[in-house]
Amino acid sequence: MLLQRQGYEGTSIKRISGDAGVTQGSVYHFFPGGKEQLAVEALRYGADEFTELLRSGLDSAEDPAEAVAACAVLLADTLLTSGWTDGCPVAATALETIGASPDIQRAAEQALRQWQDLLTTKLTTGGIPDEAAVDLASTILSTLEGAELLCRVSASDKALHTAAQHLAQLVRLHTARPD
Amino acid sequence: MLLQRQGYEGTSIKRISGDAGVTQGSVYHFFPGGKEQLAVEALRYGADEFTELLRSGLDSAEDPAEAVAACAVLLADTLLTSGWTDGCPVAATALETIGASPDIQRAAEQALRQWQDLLTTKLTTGGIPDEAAVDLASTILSTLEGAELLCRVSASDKALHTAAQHLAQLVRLHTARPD
DNA sequence: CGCACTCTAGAGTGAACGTTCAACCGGCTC
DNA sequence: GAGCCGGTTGAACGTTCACTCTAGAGTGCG
Repeated sequence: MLLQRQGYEGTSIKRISGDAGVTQGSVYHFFPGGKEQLAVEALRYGADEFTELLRSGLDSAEDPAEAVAACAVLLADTLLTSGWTDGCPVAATALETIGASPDIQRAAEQALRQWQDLLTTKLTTGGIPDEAAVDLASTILSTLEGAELLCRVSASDKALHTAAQHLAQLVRLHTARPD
Repeated sequence: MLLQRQGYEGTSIKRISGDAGVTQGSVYHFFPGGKEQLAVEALRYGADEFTELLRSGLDSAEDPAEAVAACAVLLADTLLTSGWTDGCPVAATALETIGASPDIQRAAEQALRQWQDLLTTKLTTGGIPDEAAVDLASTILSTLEGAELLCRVSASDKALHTAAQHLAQLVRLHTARPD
């Protein structure tokens, strides 16, 4: 998926079609809404893919703290092995289309909520009260997204591994004594 | 600064020059390196500006935990009052030029390190051991960047306020009993 | 075979892109 | 006044953009 690597504006239809092995005409046949519709559907697809990555991370441990840390490590590995290209499929496209394309922004918002909900349920089943779990899931997602940015910019997986430890500490803090 | 709002690819030289009240020719007189050089210098300028924002947040409290939370709240306020446009001046441009422009990536990396160093010194003067402070600063920066993304996409300052509380908890955890 | 339909092909559209350039301006020194 | 020079101007260049359009290949049905 080119959009997560180069963003929306930096990715041309010609390049997408060439990469997919089809002509531009075919692209417009399947996406009559043009580039914007293509981006929305690509975002949705990428969101589901990233959901699976998160799910496999969360399922790797019973303890929520360990599970969250596993997610961060899994993301770090995915980034590293892909040469710092395959990360969050939403961030780049979302950041540059905010305020310009409501459809894309809405798709990005749904993707983020989807991931937050996934984290929230893991936390609640781990014994964290509902409200605290929702907030915690928000911060976990924030940290993962931000740490990915740091990793990609510096071409190092350090930020994500550090984040993994700190997130585990934070979650453990809320499982021990919820406030 | 348009680059932080629309990213690198989405911002044209014509728009930049028009916004600055000069012609395109003048832009190329001052930035003979073209758009790439302009982006690099804009990133540097924006980085210093964001450093000042962080500094004012950090200076607002003696306690590192409170200071970090203040940064998040300050960022939230800045975003809100600017209509979700004026946030991190690096994220959008960095994300889409990774792997495409080494100069821009290097400038982005320096900006992030600049901010991390600022956070680190605040933490160490607050009594946190050097190594732990560096790691903690990394995660704090990650969380701030990610929470900003969430806020901008959802047009709500919730994620940053939530992050403020959690970051304060995390910092307090390390001031109380460093491991 | 003809017909209807889905999908592909790729040239063509006007607009916008980053960039270049010859001409020009106002203020400076001789 | 003559010559120069940092800075400005706006048109022009070639390229690429998102998108459209017409022609036709492939398939299933009668």
